[in-house]
Amino acid sequence: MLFPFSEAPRSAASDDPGSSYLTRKLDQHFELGPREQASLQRFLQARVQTVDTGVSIVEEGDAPREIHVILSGWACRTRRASNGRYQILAFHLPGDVCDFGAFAMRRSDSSIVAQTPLRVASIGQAALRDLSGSSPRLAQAFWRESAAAASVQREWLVRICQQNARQRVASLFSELAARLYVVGLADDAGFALPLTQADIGNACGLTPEHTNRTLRELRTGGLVAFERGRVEFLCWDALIELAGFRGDYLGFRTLAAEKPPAELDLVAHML
Amino acid sequence: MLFPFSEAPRSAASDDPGSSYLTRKLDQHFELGPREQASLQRFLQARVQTVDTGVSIVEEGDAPREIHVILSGWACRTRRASNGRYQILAFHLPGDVCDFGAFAMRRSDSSIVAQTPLRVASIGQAALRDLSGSSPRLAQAFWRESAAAASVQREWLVRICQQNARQRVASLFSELAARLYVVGLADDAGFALPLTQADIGNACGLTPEHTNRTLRELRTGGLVAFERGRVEFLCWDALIELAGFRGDYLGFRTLAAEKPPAELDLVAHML
DNA sequence: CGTACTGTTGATCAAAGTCAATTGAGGTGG
DNA sequence: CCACCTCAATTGACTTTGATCAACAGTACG
Repeated sequence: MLFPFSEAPRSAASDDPGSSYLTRKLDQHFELGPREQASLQRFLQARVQTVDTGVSIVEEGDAPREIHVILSGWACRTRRASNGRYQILAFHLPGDVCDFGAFAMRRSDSSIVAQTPLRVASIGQAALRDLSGSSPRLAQAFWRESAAAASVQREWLVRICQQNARQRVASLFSELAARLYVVGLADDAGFALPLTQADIGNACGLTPEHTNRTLRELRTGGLVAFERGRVEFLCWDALIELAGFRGDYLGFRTLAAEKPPAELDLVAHML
Repeated sequence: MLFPFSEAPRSAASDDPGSSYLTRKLDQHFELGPREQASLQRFLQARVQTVDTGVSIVEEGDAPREIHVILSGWACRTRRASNGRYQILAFHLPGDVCDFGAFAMRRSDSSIVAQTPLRVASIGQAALRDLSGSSPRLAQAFWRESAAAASVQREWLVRICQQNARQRVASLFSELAARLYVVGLADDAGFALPLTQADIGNACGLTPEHTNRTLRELRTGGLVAFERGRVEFLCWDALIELAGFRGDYLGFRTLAAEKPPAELDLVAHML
């Protein structure tokens, strides 16, 4: 079956060794049975590799050979612009499925570069076909991830076209917080952000210098602090107020839930 | 079969009454046999509707009910930003498949609004499943369209982050020219562009006033003229030079062809 | 004919970019 | 352990692009 999307109740998060981040995200939407969990395990563990910081797992222009799931670490998607500079197009966080539709294109339109030491699972075309054949649920889940990523991509355009520097950084931080929160890598205090100020600026369409000043404004303004590779929330309410952040475009269930779980303090503010 | 992508030789363009634009695009990549052509016909003709200018075929926040193929006319995808303004995220041209992955999401993250009188084919979830079941080739083709749209979406970000006003407009015009050219709606002289200056500006992250001045610069500079709803190329070479335009991100075969057909003068310059 | 867009122009302003230096922190080799 | 190197962060001075504000003109249409 190809297009059988429907809702399913939410299961408690499991903690599989190799795919816990992904499982946590998928639990947002899909009750994965033990067979599917095992199936997912198997497919992810088949081809796991470690990648050093700065190394590409996909190179712009290459023919797509496989898709990837980030098991741990950060990666970012970049494209070389006509002026020779690189543009950061997206961040791929633990649990993210990168490039689900890659096999549909002759060539990759962008690179994926490890931003930290990375553990990635690679899934070839044949394996992906097997996976979707053996578990339509997983295919659905992957597809949903892909659709959510497209929605995030669009939000990045809105961010750059409609917001000023402070708002851009604030909304990027909010987005990352929400996405990391879902996989347990952010809490109400903050999260680790393995990027330079220049990277943050690039993703927001700002120069490094201006990013620096913007970050200072946010810090002295008592909103967020980015220091030593960590984002610390100083006043979450003020942050999402400035960012105009609503998490709905991320497609998470909890962010649009009827009855948000009590412990999700951070998330509750995103509604 | 879900993921069986492969290359196929190119067929001559056919001129089916209802789906000629789409067929023309798909011919870029897939040799569609008569059975598939007929199948496509059938699915597209099942639910065709006419939509007036300004009317939405998809509303942000709605649950996705169907995906759409633009049979004729222009539409644009918009999202409401936190500041209350609308942002144009994409243009949907004749032959475009809108929102292939829509069923994967609970809610639409953006609206699709008719920019001209529109003829659209609607395909529900069940019909889409049938279509992909009866013709994997068509599913592949739709998927490729979807992946190409994602690539275009990324290019819009690069455009805004890396280019100045003149370059943005120039590269948008180049992109639209290439996409319209493939479906026969642009030639070496120009193409119809049913947008206001404000729309063009919005898509490029510019104010209407500045867009006006930018268009004048492009016109007096002898690059392109946008007048009375038409874009006229004054100097194509200078235009794509300024835009830094390379059509490869569009994923068209002819734009990356080894031996570009002789008659594709305009396209040849895009390499 | 008004009414309402759309396009056009001018004057002014501010946000962000650019250029140039300096500081700081982490890592390496002597 | 320290000198040294490199890269990231920081700060300042200055410039520029594009936004903003304010009219006004052309055009379309009921």
